[in-house]
Amino acid sequence: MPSKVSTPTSTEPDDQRARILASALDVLRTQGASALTVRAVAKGAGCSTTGVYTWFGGKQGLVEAIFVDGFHGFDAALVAGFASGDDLVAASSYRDWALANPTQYLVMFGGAVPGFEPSDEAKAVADVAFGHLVEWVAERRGLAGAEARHEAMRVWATVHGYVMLELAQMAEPLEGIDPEAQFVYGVAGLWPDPSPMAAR
Amino acid sequence: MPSKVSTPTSTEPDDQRARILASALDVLRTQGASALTVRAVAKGAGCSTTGVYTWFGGKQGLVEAIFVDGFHGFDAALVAGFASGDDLVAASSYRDWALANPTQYLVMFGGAVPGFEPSDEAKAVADVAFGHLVEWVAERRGLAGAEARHEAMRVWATVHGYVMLELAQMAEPLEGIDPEAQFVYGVAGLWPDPSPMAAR
DNA sequence: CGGGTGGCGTAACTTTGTTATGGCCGTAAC
DNA sequence: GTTACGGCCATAACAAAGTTACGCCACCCG
Repeated sequence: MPSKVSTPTSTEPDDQRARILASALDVLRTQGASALTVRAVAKGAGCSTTGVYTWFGGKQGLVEAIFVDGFHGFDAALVAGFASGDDLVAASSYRDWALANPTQYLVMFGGAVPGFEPSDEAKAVADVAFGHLVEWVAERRGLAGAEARHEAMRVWATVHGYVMLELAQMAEPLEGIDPEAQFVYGVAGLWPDPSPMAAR
Repeated sequence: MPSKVSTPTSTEPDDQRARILASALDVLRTQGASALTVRAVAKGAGCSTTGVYTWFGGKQGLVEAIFVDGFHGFDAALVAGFASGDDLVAASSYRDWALANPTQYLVMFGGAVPGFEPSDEAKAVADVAFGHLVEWVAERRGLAGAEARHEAMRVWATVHGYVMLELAQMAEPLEGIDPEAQFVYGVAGLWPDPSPMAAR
């Protein structure tokens, strides 16, 4: 009904789907999870609510797309951080991504959308990111097998814990100590050795 | 706007209020955050929806009461764990409480109710629990001041990270390694010394 | 005994997820 | 070239859920 009456012929078949997803991410970023309504997303994408059902099957499917999209970007940020060869830079890449996409991070990890449960397919995307972390920890510390996974889980849980507390605004009781300093302290404790690069 | 969490005059002022809160916790426990509706809570408490508005000012106030109630129970569990004098027991008290009250834990820490933001008063209740953790870490490790808070934050972030990942069902990619074993491994890493009780 | 106040049930309004209906347009079949 | 089909989408309605207006009723005060 608006101006876009022209070119219903889609030279780009994913045009509408991509617009809806972009609109959803925009709503999430600018107005928070509570404003993520099908109507608001559709309005931002220039279509009616039906479009969300055509391309995503409903709000659940839309949230799942947000989840998957988030893990792709998140994983890319992690891999880029790993490439730096510096433990603190890698951990900070994690934190920086989460702080730059806080609501999306909460959708991915915190259950910010009450009814949402990721499908096995979506969880597989998340596992890719964790797999990269395991690989990195294994190479970095010369570990393998169960020990590498244990250690990767420890790194993940610690970094995730700091980030979640910061996003929940629970990192503030420590007056005078900003969250970044807290984070750096905690990450440093993950690798007690001053220079843990002897591996490999 | 009148947002007055009222305490009307009555012979049993907390009767109705307590029933509503108990109903809300029951709904949360048995049906999850997505089923936490004013109507369902009111029905469980044997009153109409208006009761929730009379005693809590709306759903936000009800969630805030859940938040505060949760931190009271959570803090009590922590203090009991600290009293054991064993690091792992203390950490397990944390995890056990969270696993026994998963949805409430997510309301408290994960933003399971989209629009909810705890008031400063509610955050103060949360700070009490963190204060107890700081005291415990300070005494246990012989630390003080900023270092004690840094260390307490590290403990909290690590334990919280493991618990959140387990609640989000993200602790499963490590096939054959159950979440409890992962948790024990991570907590052991918090205290590198075999017996860190020389403090005091 | 009468008036007032406070708690609360009824019912409505509003928002939001979802779906039924129908129309438009491109493609394929003949 | 015409026709049927099917995918995409807007309109509009339905259902669930947060919120509020209204008014009743019980209890207290004078």
